[in-house]
Amino acid sequence: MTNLFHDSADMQLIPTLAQTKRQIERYGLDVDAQAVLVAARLMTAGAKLGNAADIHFARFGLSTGRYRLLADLEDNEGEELPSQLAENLGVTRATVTGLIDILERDGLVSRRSSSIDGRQKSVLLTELGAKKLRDMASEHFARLETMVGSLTIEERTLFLDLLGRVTRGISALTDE
Amino acid sequence: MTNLFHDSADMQLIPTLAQTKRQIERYGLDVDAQAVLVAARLMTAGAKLGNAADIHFARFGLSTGRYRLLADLEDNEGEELPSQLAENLGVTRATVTGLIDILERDGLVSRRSSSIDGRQKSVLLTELGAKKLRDMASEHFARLETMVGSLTIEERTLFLDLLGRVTRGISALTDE
DNA sequence: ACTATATAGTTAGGTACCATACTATATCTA
DNA sequence: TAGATATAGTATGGTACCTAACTATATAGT
Repeated sequence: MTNLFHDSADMQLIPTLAQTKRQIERYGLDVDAQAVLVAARLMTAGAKLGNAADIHFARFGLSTGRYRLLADLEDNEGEELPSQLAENLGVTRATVTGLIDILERDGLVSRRSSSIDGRQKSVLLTELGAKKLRDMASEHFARLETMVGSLTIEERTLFLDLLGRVTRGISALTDE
Repeated sequence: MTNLFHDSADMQLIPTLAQTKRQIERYGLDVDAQAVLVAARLMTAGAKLGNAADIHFARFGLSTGRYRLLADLEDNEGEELPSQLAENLGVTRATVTGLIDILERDGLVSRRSSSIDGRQKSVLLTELGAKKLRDMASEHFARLETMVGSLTIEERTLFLDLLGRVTRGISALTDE
């Protein structure tokens, strides 16, 4: 069964403002319901977007993580160390190992041991990998632009500012 | 190893504007780099928030999905059908089954077969489950509010509007 | 009433990512 | 230069969620 609900226009309504207000009032807390909604809906939106992105990238035989790795490689002259990739992508080295395993199996990247430092194994973008990026670029970016199409140029800048500030606040969840 | 990078203030900078511009120019595409950034950073932010939320909920022996299920149950007089829960949470029934399995094992919910429709098995919030929600409410909401604290009241409303519009556009990734 | 179809929930198997722990190599310290 | 420590990459095992297929029950068509 496919979860068609994800694609519906009502997705943004999870959770609802009324629901959030009831929850806050139930315990008599002094909290701004809009603030809670921002947190909750950003979580929902992020999850749904992550999901949709994986469906999108699956068209090209990739996942979100594998695409991002290829793109970062392309942005660094086609060669990087796994540890650099991990830092650039904001994931762990262990995750990068897994991504490379599949990309190498599919012939999109290759590994090469360093002659300078025996611990290092740099990752190279193959011609096939570069071709994959070239072939998908047009459709990929067109879809992203369509997705954000309902925002004006000014609203996009504004959204990035607000998103950045909320993002910096995420540590409030994990602190202490 | 813990991926401390996730907690850093630079998290929002993945990917960078310069990176995105290079990528678009490489293929000579006519796309707004800000639009691409909105998509890419929302994905990053959502993933990181989801991660942080799981760390947050783990303090209380819950995951994000299990908390949302309990909260939805509480908002529906403590009793719901798995299919209703799936719709309310925006996940599949299969996922709900898995969430209930663990919540039932931990004594926070229980299952009860319907006498009206033999296929249905409603889910009930137990007293222990209700207590869990009561006990965590204060800290939970306080953290959420702190997270969004850098946005003014007006900005929160604005952000929700913009986020909602981008969210509705997500189908552009999966269409056709 | 009997067959076909739809629905509720579960099971099975897959992907993505994480944290932890391990191996091999390099570097610092004394 | 020997031993301690740090670093690079990988293996292992776990969570969350998904899709697809399955079982049991209910409903509709003839």
